[in-house]
Amino acid sequence: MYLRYLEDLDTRGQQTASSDELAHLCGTTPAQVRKDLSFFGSFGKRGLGYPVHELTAHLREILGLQREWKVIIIGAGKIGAALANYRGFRQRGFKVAGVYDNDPLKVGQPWGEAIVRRMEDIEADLTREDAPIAVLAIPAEGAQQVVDRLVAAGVRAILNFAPTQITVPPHVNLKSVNMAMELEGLSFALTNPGYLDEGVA
Amino acid sequence: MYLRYLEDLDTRGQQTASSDELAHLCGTTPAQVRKDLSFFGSFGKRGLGYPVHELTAHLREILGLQREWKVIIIGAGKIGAALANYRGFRQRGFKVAGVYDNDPLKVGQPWGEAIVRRMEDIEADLTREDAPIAVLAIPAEGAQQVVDRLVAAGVRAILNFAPTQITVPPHVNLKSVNMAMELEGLSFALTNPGYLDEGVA
DNA sequence: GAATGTGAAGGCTTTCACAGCG
DNA sequence: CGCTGTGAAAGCCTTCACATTC
Repeated sequence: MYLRYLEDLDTRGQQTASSDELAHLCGTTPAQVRKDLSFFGSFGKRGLGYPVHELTAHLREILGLQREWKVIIIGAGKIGAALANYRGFRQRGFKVAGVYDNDPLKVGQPWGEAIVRRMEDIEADLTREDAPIAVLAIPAEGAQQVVDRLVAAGVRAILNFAPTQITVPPHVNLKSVNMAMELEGLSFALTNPGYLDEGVA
Repeated sequence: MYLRYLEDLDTRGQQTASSDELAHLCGTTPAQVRKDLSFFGSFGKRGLGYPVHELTAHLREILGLQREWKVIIIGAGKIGAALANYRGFRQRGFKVAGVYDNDPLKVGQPWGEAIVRRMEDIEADLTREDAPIAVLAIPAEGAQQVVDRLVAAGVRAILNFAPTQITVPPHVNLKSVNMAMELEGLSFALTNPGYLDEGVA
């Protein structure tokens, strides 16, 4: 999050930014900003603030964004397309190395710069050119099964959009995004005003 | 999350579920399950577990899912389409009441059961038929401006997919999902093994 | 004077452990 | 006997406040 706003400031040519300024941009508190950044080092100058350009570079390195990450997308549907369309995706070094689908109608079709491939090809493709990150954009049914295959094939990180609980071994990183659950959270907040903090977020 | 798995169990005809079982399904701990549920009441029976069907109904009520929620989607792109396509979306009582876009090429085109409308129509449409939930699926530029208009028009909850920080007044509920940031989190985890817990999630 | 870096305090969440009930 | 509900303990994260540095 800090990186996003620091990049903006850097583009605009701003030299330094205080924890106060960053906090306002990110919707946090100055103390939080300082604690967060201090976890990785002492980047600021007392009396001045943080050097924007330098800190940007530091954060990019910490996040591992200097290199290019190859990403395979499982499920040639709308979610995968949304990700691939998103400028920031490629801009930040994520490159779609392949798209896979079970639907024979979709297999072979062009999809951005790639061509949709058969689900069965995953294993073979991954031995040839390994893609450590996979985006799972398929229905809940069978998602775990696909994940098991991905893990066996050497995938080390998975971004899951399937609305179901996924289990992976300890060496694999998993993040899940569940859009329906987000909406249900809003339904709850609207139904029970006062239970939750409202406001800036 | 509990609701999702309880519904599954209910469909399969299971009568009761222990906190142990729910914890395994959801990837939590039994104590967590009990604390969470106890916040809303005493739904379980000691020695037996929780009555699946009854608890399902309770949770639906707590979440405010008995009624139908009208949702407007801002931005007739891939993300909105992915949401509208998703079965669970409608199944859980969320109904797309309108889709809006700035692009003249998209305005007037059919979009699911709706027709894409002009962004300028939002205010007029909302006075006629108010939609308390809005999904923001547009680029970061101008997102805050659109949000301000939505809020002024009476929208009370916003699900934001624009990759930028949004501010709303205290009476409006906001949730943000940032796909690029999720991937960057995976990049971090792959780059710095050991900083984060890995494994089941 | 201005703003960071950081121990200490405070607050929140999770886990423990067990009494109590079916 | 099995499993919930829940105070108490432990752990984690945020906020405070101030010495420190530029």
